[in-house]
Amino acid sequence: MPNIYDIAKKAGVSIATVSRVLKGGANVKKETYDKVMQVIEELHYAPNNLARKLAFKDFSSSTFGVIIPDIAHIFYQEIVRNIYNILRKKNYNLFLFGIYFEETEKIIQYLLKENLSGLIFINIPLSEMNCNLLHKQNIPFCVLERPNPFCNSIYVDNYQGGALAAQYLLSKGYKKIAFIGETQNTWQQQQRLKGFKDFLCQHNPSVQIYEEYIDINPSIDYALHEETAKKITLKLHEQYNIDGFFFYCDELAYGGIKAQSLLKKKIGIIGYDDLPFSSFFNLTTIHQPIETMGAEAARQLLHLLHTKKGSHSYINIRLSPTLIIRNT
Amino acid sequence: MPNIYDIAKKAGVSIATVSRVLKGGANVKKETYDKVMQVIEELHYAPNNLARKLAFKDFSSSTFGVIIPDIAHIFYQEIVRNIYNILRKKNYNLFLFGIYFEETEKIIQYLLKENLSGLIFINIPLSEMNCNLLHKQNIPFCVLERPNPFCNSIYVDNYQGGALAAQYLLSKGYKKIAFIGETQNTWQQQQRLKGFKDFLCQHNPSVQIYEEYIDINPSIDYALHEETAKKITLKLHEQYNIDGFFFYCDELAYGGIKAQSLLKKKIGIIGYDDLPFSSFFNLTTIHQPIETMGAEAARQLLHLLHTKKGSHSYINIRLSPTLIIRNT
DNA sequence: CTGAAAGCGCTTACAG
DNA sequence: CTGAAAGCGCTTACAG
Repeated sequence: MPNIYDIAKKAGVSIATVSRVLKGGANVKKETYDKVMQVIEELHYAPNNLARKLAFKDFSSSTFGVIIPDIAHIFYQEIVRNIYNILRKKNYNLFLFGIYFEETEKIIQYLLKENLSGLIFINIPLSEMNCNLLHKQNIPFCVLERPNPFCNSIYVDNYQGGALAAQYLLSKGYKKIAFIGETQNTWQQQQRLKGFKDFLCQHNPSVQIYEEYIDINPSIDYALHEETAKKITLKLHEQYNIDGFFFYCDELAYGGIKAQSLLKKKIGIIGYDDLPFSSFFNLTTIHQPIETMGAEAARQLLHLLHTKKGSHSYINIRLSPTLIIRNT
Repeated sequence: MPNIYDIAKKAGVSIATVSRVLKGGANVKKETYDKVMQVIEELHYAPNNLARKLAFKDFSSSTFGVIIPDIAHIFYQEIVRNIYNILRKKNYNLFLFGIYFEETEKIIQYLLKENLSGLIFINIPLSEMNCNLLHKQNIPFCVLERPNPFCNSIYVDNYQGGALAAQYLLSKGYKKIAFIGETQNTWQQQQRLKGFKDFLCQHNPSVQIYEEYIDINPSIDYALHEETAKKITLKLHEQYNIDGFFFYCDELAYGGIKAQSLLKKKIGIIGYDDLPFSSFFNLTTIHQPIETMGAEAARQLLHLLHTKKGSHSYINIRLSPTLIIRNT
């Protein structure tokens, strides 16, 4: 790769002149300009942005890193979409990173070298050590979708969401209730289930709660998981006469809807997340205010970016989910 | 923001020593190390990555920009996902950019300053001028989802896809056929419709083709568009006895499926794109090989990145869509 | 174990 | 209109 000296030499001018040409050619004689331009084209020269920024004293990248566990997950995509819309409005960019099975600390070390303006971790448990790593670098960051005592975080109360689901099923008069979740028992799921059970037991101590778990393989087609959810729904309904179903997430609930279409009796189905397609399915579900979450995250980071104060008290914002009643 | 000189001065050492401490502290006396570290913490110092990279002579960003028209579009999200999976395997990162209504040339100018390793444009028409802008900067790039004579491109043949849809509907014996598209008549849609009509006319000259167009507002819930598609399907079926429907994309076809559920007679429904949910819906559709497209795009750019040769002949790769027969 | 100096590739007063 | 020089913030031989 040629640099500005190569161009200057070949064009028989100083690097200052090359720089001027690069800037558009103000205060450069036409002939000189043309000559330099010609050499630039010949050598396929493109100025080095790193050096340029350094000289400009413009160190900002204007891009935020958004780190998600899994890039294929629809709900994460929805959150990212919300964040992106806000970032763009403020003229910031998006660097998207999916962690998968990589070690969080390694990823952080890696991201720290990417010269990003800030980091938004979605549903990623950051240890105190990892947070300190970030605090030390003085980079604005926050965690979404789960509370974290060692940094700013914004999350939607899963316990409350579970309770909301229970309340709905009870209000509709369903007697035999099931929870259908995933075998990888995430923190979110535990919270939702706990809120669900607590509410049920409190308001109807005699209620029986069935639990079933589906093994989710992210590399596999949705259809398969939904098919499994459908079968489990049918089985539970036929074997135990269960009529109220709370699904850990909307994708699974779609399976419930399919089961319903095969049944004569109306069963209660409630999902979680309110995915874009759920309104089309007329699925009753728990909505997470991800627009608010995205907006608040962006607002926080932008604020931190401009104040650059290292604070030792962190804000944990708890948001409330809402019940969206539709046709199930 | 303090720099390395501030630290050196306050710690009473040279910047070389500070640099060594930053690197981990090899060949530094323990006391010196501790002293420097203390100052670093006190001043919340974080080294400047731009300068560091410059000094390292490490100019690569290892991140590719992926530019899409609209970040909310599910099909684009699917393509991005495929590209991402490949990039990560090769240890490259993703910078995601949604153009929306901004001017392409402006965006290119802007992206050029972001020090990216390469650019992948998805379904974005790049003028010769825009391509030259990129070629001049010697940055590897390609266009996906539409052919482009001025740069490398990879696309799936929409004309062929339309023909495939026609063939399917005809093979199933449907007589009265409709195409349901979007009012913004994109290049893709024109191609699909043309392939569709040409095949129909050729193989069954007497066939009548109805066309209906739905006004899509991207800021609005899917459900609304699907609802509209449902109503149109019902209307066409009832008024004109239409029994074979080709939808411009799967989202619209979902509306057709809903219509089917209200009808006694079986109608033919075929979509386009094979979205993740389509297998769950049992939707017959046209699949675009986006895995291949993503892989090929990544392969091309990585190759260009390593050879860095300015070539003047470009490759346009045409991929074939495939018919996925399910239950509609 | 430590520091002075050169260098990474660029920009921008300053002087002419 | 043009060039020599200083500077952006860092790293790394080199010498001691």
